Amino acid sequence: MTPAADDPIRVAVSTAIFSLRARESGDVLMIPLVRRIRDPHLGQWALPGGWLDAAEGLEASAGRTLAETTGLAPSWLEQLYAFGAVDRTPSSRVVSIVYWALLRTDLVEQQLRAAETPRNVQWFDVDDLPELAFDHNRIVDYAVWRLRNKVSYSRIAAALLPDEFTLAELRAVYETVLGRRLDPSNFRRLLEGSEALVPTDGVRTGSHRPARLYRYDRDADVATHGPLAGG
Amino acid sequence: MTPAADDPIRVAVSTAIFSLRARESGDVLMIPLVRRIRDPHLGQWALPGGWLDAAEGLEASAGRTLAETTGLAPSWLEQLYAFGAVDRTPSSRVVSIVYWALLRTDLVEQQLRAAETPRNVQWFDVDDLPELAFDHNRIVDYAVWRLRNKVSYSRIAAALLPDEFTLAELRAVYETVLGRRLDPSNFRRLLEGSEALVPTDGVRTGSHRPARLYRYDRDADVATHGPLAGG
DNA sequence: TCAAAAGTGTTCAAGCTACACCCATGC
DNA sequence: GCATGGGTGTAGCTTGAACACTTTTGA
Repeated sequence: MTPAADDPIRVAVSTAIFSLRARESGDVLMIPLVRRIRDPHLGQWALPGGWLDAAEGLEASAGRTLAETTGLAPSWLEQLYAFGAVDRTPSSRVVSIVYWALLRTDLVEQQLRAAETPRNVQWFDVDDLPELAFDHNRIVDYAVWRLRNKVSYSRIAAALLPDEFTLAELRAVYETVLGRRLDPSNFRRLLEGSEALVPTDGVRTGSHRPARLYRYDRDADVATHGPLAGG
Repeated sequence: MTPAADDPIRVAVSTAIFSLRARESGDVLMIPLVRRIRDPHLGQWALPGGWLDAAEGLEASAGRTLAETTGLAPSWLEQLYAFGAVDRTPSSRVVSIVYWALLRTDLVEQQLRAAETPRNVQWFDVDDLPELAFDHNRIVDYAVWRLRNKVSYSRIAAALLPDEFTLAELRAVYETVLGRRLDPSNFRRLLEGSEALVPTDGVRTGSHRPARLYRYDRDADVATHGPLAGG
């Protein structure tokens, strides 16, 4: 963190990665944070991230640093914002390119087991965060806002589920992310009119009437980014 | 542009600044570009910008580099995206934090005169751009997309006009930016229901019936950025 | 057969679009 | 007065919220 005189600005890449995790109160929108093991803000929780490598792209860097610090691999990754206020880090100028990401619920536990999660990673309810290092509270707030926003006008929510899902499962994701109940019938009609949502042959059999499984047509674009594709 | 070995990543800040300028065919959405005076891409047109200074914020840097290269001061400024692909610049790693901006139509000529515009600045129709340096064509495309997008859901368009304007003037801005005609009556009703738009005492007297002047309440937020205020 | 979730139909209100029409001013 | 842009009224369509209702399964 001590800058060389001829290297005054450093570029970091961090990622706010969301997933849904089961709690007593039902599914909760959560985010993994990493405990800082050096100054500044030693011991505080911070977004996973690291320094940008000169030979890697921004998105690749987000994926790498996320994997190195948490062992997680996102099912959706998108740039959030570049934070570069002069005073956001003490005694060193850091510009942080921040990404936000989604991780399929069915892969969370699996990846956590596989990577035997570092002891200094912990998941937090996004609505109940501690005081984070640097300006990371503000960053997470913004990421949550963007997620909630995008869920309401795109089909990004499906990135939190496996390829095939029932409408009730998808609706549960919407409800958890948006924090409000949705009418099942209206939800169904809204999505069924979306072309890209295609019914499969399978059904999810459970405690009651089986529910049809759906998947999204991969070709139709998930959530347009305008004329942008990669970073 | 030749990097020192111990300074592998450099941070640049560029700005795509839009204004409306009168042409034979009516007002046109235009953008100023700067002719490069050094390699790489010597002689090609590029977005105004420069290197981030270690002691200035990102937004401040956008304003400064814009002023230094073009003599213009934006009436609206907002971050667009961070571009950082490894191959976007030859033999040097540059991460560009790109801003997009609006300049009030009544200030364009005024600022151009005051600053006696550098000879290597030229305005281009955004729908008729030459081949630009680096990945700047892609960047401008994205900026135009964001502008058009934001115009349709926010009141950002007013940033292209003076504080007071008639509804017809504002509608003309919308029509130029969006590239399609809007119904005057519906446009009026849509905006009059917006609370933040307040009629003034003045009228614009011209060739026919005088039109009421309006202004936007500065307190009501122009175009919400979520929980974000500055960079 | 009953509870519960899947899935369908219907109504109502709000918002948007299209367009007919009146108003005020300069010439 | 009359052409022109300023400004109002209104009917029809679309969208979406609310909610009653039918269907299909497990127990």
